[in-house]
Amino acid sequence: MTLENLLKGEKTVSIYRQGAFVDLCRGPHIEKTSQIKAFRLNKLSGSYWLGDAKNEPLQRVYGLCFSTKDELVNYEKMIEEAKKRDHRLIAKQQKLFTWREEGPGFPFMLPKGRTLFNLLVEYNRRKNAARGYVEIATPQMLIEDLWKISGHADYYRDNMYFSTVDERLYAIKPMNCPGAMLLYKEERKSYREFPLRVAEFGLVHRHELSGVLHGMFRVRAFTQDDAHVYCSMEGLKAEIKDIVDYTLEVYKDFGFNDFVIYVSTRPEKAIGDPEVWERATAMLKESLDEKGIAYKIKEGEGAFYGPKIEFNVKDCIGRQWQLGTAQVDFFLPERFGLEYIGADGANHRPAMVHRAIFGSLERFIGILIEHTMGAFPVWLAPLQVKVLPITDLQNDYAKSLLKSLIAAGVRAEIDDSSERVQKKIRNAQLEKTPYMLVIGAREAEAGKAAVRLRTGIDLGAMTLDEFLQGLHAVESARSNELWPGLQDKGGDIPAQ
RNA sequence: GCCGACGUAGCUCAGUGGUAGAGCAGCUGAUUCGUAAUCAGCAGGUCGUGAGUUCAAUCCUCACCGUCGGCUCCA
Repeated sequence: MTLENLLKGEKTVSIYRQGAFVDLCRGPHIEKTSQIKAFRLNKLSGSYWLGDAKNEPLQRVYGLCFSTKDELVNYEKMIEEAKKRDHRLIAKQQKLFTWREEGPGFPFMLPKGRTLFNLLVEYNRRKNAARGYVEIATPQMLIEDLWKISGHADYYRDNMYFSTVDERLYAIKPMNCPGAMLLYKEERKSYREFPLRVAEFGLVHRHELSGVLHGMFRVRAFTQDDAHVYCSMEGLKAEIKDIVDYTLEVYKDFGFNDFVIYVSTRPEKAIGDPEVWERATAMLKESLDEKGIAYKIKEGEGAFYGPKIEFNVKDCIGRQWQLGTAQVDFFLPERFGLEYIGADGANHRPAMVHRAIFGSLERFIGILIEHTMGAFPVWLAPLQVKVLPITDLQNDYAKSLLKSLIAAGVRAEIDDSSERVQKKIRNAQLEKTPYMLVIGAREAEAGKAAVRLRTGIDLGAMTLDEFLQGLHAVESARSNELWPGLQDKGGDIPAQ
């Protein structure tokens, strides 16, 4: 690659100069290096001439610079803060999930992590049902031909897992849609059934490049809170609006109140008629416009089969995470020959929207961990209560209390080791257990429990009923508070 | 996949060309204690895997696997 063919077809070339340094660059550059008051070289990576792996490798050195030293210090503090929230470390401390060499990129869910996962599914199922969704499940692997029809085998072959059984080639599903298409065709559909909202908690496998794996944020197997919504062209916009409402409602339940929304348009590698793309993209924009929701455009970032709305949230330290998407798809219905009978008695092609709100449940769990620093709100805490007898004279009473808690649907454990309460509290605290029920002779005698919150607040002795009332109140409100009337953001745990 | 670093007990880490150690966790015993670590003892590792160099490799070399930080990618 030479400068000559690099510049082929370019009409304008920009050159920047800093003292003796002259750079051919798209820019912009700062005027003079004296404007930089603080800098740090912080990253090193391999790169390629023009970003193409076929070209010669280069070393790239990254630096940060700021106009004041304070800004640099603040930035570095933020990085430190982010490190303390690393979901991989917190998951290890709280025994949520783990990784093994035997399955690189495949999460192993431990009991507490699976509890959290199940709570998300439970939450989602209830919401789906209330919004008129039905739920299906499609097979984990389907014959390769199906993936040729859907286009996935052409576009993502290198990222798919295959298996040959009985001399037939099967692909492990990287997406749920083709299976869903088959189920749509199971029976003839009528316009009277529309909008048809079909959800699936689909476990998909995608062979991601080894270098991109990163905790729960980038895995090779994950569960989508997927859904396919089928409707008429006329009904499409209403469905998109419904999905937007639904999505934002969910994020608020999890304490994400700051959203950034993007509309991603047609990529270079796409199937279908550009005109259809244009219409679908316009429809997405109109839906957001009509709801008065601000959005930005990501040019060429859509999926190969359709444009999408991407929902990003900001966490409590300002980082942005992409969660859900809503994607219009006119192509799969066509490729699979989906039809419905309209009011006119004729066959029509339905419009379809793919949507996911959490996106990947595994990834969402990772984001939740970093957002809350592992101090989950009561309704999501895999362990809500730790019962702590002070001496083993209280063990029997403490165990009966534990039994009552569990019977009342509370996620509770007991620490009846022969350690001192200080140690038991410390351990429960490090696991960020919302409630510690300290049981001494006084409580056992009075049939009560001394309630300590993980924030260090001691609520004093109360009866089981009083405790359950408070717990259930904050739980059912999906509150960030630990106790009714107490201001507690859940994240302000004293440093260990 | 690419660039770079790393891989020692369940976890966090120390250490050496002559086959390894601590703290925590675990187990046993003692202690029975009031809101962030009680004491003692025991047990625990073919030093990621394979090959090479060497009288001798956990240590040096190479390959592979995995992890971490970036790049690229993320239907």
